[in-house]
Amino acid sequence: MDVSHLINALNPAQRAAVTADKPHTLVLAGAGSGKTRVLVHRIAWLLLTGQSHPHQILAVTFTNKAAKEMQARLVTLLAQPTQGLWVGTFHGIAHRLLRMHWREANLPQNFQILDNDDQLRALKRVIQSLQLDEKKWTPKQVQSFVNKCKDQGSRAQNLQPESRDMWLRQMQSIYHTYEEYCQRTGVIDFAEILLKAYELIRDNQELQAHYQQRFTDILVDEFQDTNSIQYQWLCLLAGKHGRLFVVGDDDQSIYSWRGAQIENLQNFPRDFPDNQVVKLEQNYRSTGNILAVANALIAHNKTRLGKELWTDGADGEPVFVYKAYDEHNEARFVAEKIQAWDGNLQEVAILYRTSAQSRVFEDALMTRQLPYRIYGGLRFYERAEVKDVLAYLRLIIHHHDDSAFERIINTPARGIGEKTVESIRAAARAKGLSLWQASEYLLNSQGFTKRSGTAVFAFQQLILEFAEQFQNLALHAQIDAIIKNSGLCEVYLKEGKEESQRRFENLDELSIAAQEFEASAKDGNDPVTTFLAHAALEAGEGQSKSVENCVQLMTLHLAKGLEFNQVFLCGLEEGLFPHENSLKEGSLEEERRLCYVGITRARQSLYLCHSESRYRYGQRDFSNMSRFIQEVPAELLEEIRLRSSYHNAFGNSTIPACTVYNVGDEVKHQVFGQGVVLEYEGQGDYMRVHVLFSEGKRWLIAGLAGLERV
DNA sequence: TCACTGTAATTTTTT
DNA sequence: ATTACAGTGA
Repeated sequence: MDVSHLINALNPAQRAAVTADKPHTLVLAGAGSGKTRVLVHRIAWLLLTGQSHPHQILAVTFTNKAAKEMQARLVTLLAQPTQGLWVGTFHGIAHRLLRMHWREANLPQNFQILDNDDQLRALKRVIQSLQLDEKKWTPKQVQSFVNKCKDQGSRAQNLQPESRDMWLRQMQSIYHTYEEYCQRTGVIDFAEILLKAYELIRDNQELQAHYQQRFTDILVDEFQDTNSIQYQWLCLLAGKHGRLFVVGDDDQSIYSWRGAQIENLQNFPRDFPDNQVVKLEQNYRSTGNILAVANALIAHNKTRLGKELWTDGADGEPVFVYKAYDEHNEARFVAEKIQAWDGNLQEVAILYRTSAQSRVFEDALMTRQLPYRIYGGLRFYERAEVKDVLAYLRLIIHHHDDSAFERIINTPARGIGEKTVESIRAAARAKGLSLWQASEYLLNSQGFTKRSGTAVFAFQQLILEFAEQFQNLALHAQIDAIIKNSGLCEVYLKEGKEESQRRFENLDELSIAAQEFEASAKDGNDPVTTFLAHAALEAGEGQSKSVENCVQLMTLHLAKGLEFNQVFLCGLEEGLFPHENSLKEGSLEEERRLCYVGITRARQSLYLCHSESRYRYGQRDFSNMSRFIQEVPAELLEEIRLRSSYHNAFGNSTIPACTVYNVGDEVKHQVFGQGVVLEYEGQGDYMRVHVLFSEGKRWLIAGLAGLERV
């Protein structure tokens, strides 16, 4: 078949990647170099040249968004639906395998997924059941331990602590008890999805042979983000004869803190001998000036495979650096630039290192009536009220789901206090029962006080009635019934707070989401289970209604994969970015990559902002310009200077700058009164002066804060 | 069960 | 400064 139309649209490097004929291909795809395009064209090429059938191809991504985009672009390119072709996230594909082969994976058919929050609660219970001190064995710490183990493929029984290593031995025992808890109550957490799917293929020879034979081509996006278990799972699925086509960028690896191993990419050529490496360095996104800055910065990293972006396009406007004197000034500068921006607001992004920085930008944009949207925060299916309703659904279909039981036994409050719940837990522990069974047992053996017995009985009746009533009810009708009859809705209506109103609306939205889910549901799987899995694996968007055409605010991590015409990279200060914690942990190179990611988001216009001071932890903090700005040759940057006099925080008086203050100088401040200079830093416009006033010491910025020499 | 109080921590986040 | 959370007392 003639595939020239497919190939001709590509540049030489892209073409080499798409038509690579070695069994294993590594595509080093720089930012904005057409990585998704290459993946999609590769699949199309495999199909159109007859090398593969759709059902022989597996394409894996990290996020649902990336998976959806790939799927959509594939359909467009092929001009037909892609039946039998598997495109999905690691978790999505692994979950699919586990649902198909639940028996072989030793899972109950209706197993449920624990999200991070559920997992944390479960671990907390486990720690308590082992009678451990929660201060010493904090659930958070245990959670990260367990997930790290699972990411590396270790079960509790595989750990081999030295006999003296009490810490590890204790962790092992918690991990082990948690494994039993999950097994007993039929739930799996996110890391477990991957681990179980890996073990399934590893230990079941029949399935292994089947899938190795089936998937002749495996394609992986964002390969630099794979962790150990994902890597092993890929190797296993590919087997001896499967072709691996992986795309990634070592310079954009920013998730090592959640287990990503950049080494997987760096070692690929060594691990898969018969391979081909293709570099995509031509950038179709940014101006020459922006790329020059990006290249100069990332060149400071030692451990990289090496790559330099270039463009056919124009140099564009210079990359600007703005020095603010505090975070409000930084925000004001950004907001004013955005006001003057001639274009769509959704093409403008404000990027920062920590979410706490967003507040000030919000204020500045709001006062100027510029619409904005902040990304991040709680997503729809993670909201407490939504999870409460889902927990009802879970408990109704599977009474032994202790996580769900704990969550709703007293939600809404029905007079079952901590003491009663603890007695149920104790009975469950003693008899090896689920909380549901333990409640029944205590009811039968008069184990409750009269009052709590009545309450627990009523709760069980409620769940049983739901179960009865739901036999032939559609999913959304079940959800409506839970909202109405569980008492959840009344509580919110009664409270009458603004918060409760929002929660109430979210429950309404849940019902609508369920209806939509049913309408688009495929195959004959149980809709309730499928919906619950959907809720866990695709937590949805943060905000229900997206405002049209608004400025985009997000952390640098969230910005990966996106692009904007105008980008403000803010808070470029030592200690904030690079973050002080990363300096301690020795992950400076990853911080630099994060900065590189931020820079390469910009198409036309890029501002690097930093502030001389900002409030951090309730204190005004002074810090130096980030080394990331200093690492870029000055000739690539253009500094935007403040006028030498301007309005200050205390009014509209114009203050002369460039006064020099010395230790011991008597000074006067328009608010704090008379004082003496204790020490100072810097010179000229931005001199920081530490002054002793009668009411205490204060750091001020000379010339800006209403300070005068007496 | 709720309200108050003291203490400690406070990067990044998908599935 | 802000917040979250455990502990205490009514």
